[in-house]
Amino acid sequence: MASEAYERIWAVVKRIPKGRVATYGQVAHVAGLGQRARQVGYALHALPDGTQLPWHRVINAQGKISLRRSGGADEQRALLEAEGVEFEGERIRLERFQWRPRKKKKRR
DNA sequence: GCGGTGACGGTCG
DNA sequence: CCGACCGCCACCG
Repeated sequence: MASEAYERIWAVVKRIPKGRVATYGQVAHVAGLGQRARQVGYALHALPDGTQLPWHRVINAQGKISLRRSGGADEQRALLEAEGVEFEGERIRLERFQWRPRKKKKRR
């Protein structure tokens, strides 16, 4: 059993649409954790392997993949590109692919 | 119970 | 644009 906060974070991550990404801080805010982006990182790190949770759609505010463990970042990038997310070098084009939960209408 | 650490973020230089 | 510092707070030894 995980803490309620963890389940909350996971619930938010599940809401991220395919082909979109969200930052840790954004997830933290939507989950009602305030600016505690680090806890989001912990929550995702605590995920079991083979989870159906789209953890790969969560990146840091710089648009980069923060995984410490080698191999994971490469894996995550591959998953994102498979969904149509474009990278700009090591960074994702946040201005185009960042998820916007019921905020202003996305002009496109 | 204390202290170091961290899948982060924002600010400063 | 990039690196360094500090702040936040849960997890672990």
